[in-house]
Amino acid sequence: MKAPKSTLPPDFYQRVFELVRTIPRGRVTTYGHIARTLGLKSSARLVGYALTLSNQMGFDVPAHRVVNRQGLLTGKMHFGGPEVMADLLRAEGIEIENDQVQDFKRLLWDPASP
DNA sequence: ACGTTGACCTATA
DNA sequence: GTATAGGCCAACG
Repeated sequence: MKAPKSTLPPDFYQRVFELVRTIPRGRVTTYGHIARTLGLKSSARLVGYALTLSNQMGFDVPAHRVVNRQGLLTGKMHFGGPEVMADLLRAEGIEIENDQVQDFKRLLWDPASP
């Protein structure tokens, strides 16, 4: 059977964009969940890198809805401003305190479990 | 070509 | 519950 376990699919970036776009407004998810959904159980860093490219390229991807496992806005510095990410999340009704999502576990949204 | 960096995660103590 | 260490893979210098 086929199982050429490619380390990284060529459509990996596009895959991440599509999945992030499915995140509902007012909800957040983590890099690990996205990586697992795409099959990259270990390589959540690649997910972050993909989102970085999306921001640099100006893709319409709500990357501000993606945070790390702790619910911390680790990539706030890549949004062109340290307060941009927090402001975007606040605009969606999410409370941010010290670059950290409040009620993170409650707002957490699983891409494979809507 | 080699070494380092990076929007991370899981496991162990 | 927190703290530390290791792994993971791709892109950049």
